[in-house]
Amino acid sequence: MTGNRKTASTSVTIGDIARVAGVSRSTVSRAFSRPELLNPETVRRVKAAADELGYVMNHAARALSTGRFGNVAVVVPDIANPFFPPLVRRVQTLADAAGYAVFLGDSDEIADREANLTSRLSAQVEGFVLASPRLDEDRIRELDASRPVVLVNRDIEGLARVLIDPSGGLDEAVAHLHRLGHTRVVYLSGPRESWSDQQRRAALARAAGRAGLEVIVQELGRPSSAGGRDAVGGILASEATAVIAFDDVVAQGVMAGLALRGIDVPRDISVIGCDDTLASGTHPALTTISAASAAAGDAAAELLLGVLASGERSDARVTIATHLVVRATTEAAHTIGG
Amino acid sequence: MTGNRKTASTSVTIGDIARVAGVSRSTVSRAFSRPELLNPETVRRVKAAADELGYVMNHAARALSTGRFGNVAVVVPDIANPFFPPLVRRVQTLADAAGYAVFLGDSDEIADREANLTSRLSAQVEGFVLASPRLDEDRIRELDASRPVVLVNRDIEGLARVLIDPSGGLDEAVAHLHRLGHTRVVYLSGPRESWSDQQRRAALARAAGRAGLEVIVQELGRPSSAGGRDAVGGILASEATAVIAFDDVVAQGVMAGLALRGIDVPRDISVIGCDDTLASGTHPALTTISAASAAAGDAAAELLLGVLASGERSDARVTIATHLVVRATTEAAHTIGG
DNA sequence: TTGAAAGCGCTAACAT
DNA sequence: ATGTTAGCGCTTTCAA
Repeated sequence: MTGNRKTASTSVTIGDIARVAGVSRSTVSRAFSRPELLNPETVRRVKAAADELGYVMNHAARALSTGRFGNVAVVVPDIANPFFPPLVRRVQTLADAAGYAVFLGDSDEIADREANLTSRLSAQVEGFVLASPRLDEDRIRELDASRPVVLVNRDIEGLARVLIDPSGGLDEAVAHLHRLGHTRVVYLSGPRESWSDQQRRAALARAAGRAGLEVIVQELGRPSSAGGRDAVGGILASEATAVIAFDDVVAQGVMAGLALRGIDVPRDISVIGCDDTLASGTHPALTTISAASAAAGDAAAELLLGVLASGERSDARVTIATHLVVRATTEAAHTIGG
Repeated sequence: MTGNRKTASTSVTIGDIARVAGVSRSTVSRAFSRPELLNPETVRRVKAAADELGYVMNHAARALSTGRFGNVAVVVPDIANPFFPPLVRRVQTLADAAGYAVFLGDSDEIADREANLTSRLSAQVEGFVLASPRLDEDRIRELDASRPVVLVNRDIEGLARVLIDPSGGLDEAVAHLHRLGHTRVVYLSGPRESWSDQQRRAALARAAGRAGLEVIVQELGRPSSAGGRDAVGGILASEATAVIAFDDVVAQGVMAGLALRGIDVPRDISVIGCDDTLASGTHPALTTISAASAAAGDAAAELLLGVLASGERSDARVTIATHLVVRATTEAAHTIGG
């Protein structure tokens, strides 16, 4: 025999419906995809036959024929990082409403895994949302050449992207620390490849420069609570009185590490996080920089769905502002010698 | 013209490779799917040509021909609920390693959305992981009849499922509270449709009965921090001295609400969460019942991939034990009249 | 070990 | 408004 002998056990095809409804297969096809071209009565008869037989579309066949899949993919470096779930959720919700199913890819922060995922997925999706991609620019452009991609927190000229701009929040954070009397702050960086980290680092340097605050950058690599905890030694050694962490998870780790050594926050040291993912659930409640990952998800989904609906590529650059959310971890005043 | 005029701009097909490698299309196909049938040298030449051209498989075409898609789906009630990301992550990782891409569905806790997702997805996946499904048993069985389903935290006879058994942790929690002198505890329930909630409720009732502890159940609906916060009034009215929350998120909300009213945890009241998703990042560090959602993800993925690999359905019932993780929120002793 | 040919279920140009 | 026909990219029998 040839081809596929036994697909899903007893799958009902367009041909079966055609037979039952007494029309051609094209007519059945049209009854589903372009019913306005058909006699309403014919459509009715076809749909009735379909229901009776329990017909379900074979998407693979349709995709093969049209080149369209009705799927999009969202890939993230780490779905367990609390920044991403709200984003993924909005993308999934909006995509679903527009009739798309969504693939999830988790690159585990590694660029090559991301490359594998995207190339594997590109064969069955209409487009991509790449959140904080670790891929190099060339590979991203290459991908975008075959399928529209929308970037989140990565700024590549000519591609659609939604960017969370940390400068607003960081300006406020620096002003806040300055007002409190701090003169030296350590920044616990995120992954080198992370656009977000580069932005935060640069924005912090600018703001600190203006305010006359000294910034010591401490490299951390993959952001994690454990990483934050282990960074405490270095922080203490620097004699800084405040720390700004790459994200809330790291900040939480720092606070845990500080607590382990009996160091009080905010009396002895101030801590500021980023992303506002841990809300007020830390001890003490964490001062942080908002990030609105859900808003980023909305924007990304709208961008992608817009491109898919219109067929026209976009190089929109939507930016999302941030601000400082002051909570308990920066309460105490640090006056010089205080 | 007929059929598809312009698929992905310049997609490389088997035919292109065949031309370059100077073999037939069947040979190219075999080089990928059954290389052991071919002369190793031929395989090498074909793969070289494929690499050179930048070939990527058209999964839709393969699926159409074989009836297999190479995709699985994981559907959750709320990806933003911290219980699920670690689970999803493990499923994604193991599925990827086995050559499957994964669809993510988020039902937003509503059964009909879940039904839509699963039926939409069943046309392009090999199988499902349904985490804490809100669907009724009939619809789940129906789905399982067409594609293998692995359930997480839902116990349906005859289906493959992985269950987190709360009784170990709850027994310990009750013993712990009893030892501390508590006599009345409120349980803040989760969604009614939730198997986990039913289990927790029942296990708690059993344990409390044995220990002579009074349990007051307070309905909460969708678990959220805000819900926990708003439940504080009722908790206080009940005059209970301890609360066990459906999950850590709710527990965190309770603590926030308590703090707002100036009520000290654990001096005035003890709080215990479930799932250990917030680690020690709360204030004070939350006593909780472990849940190991990552382990559940591993088990679910292994079950599903096993079924897909062997072609044999499974009705395995894997259970994951829990235990109490004591932290600061239950430190103080409540002796009668104390 | 390899090639030829048919067909998976669907869509779309073309004809009517 | 509907039927005819070819073909999307792949796998698989069958023949060599």
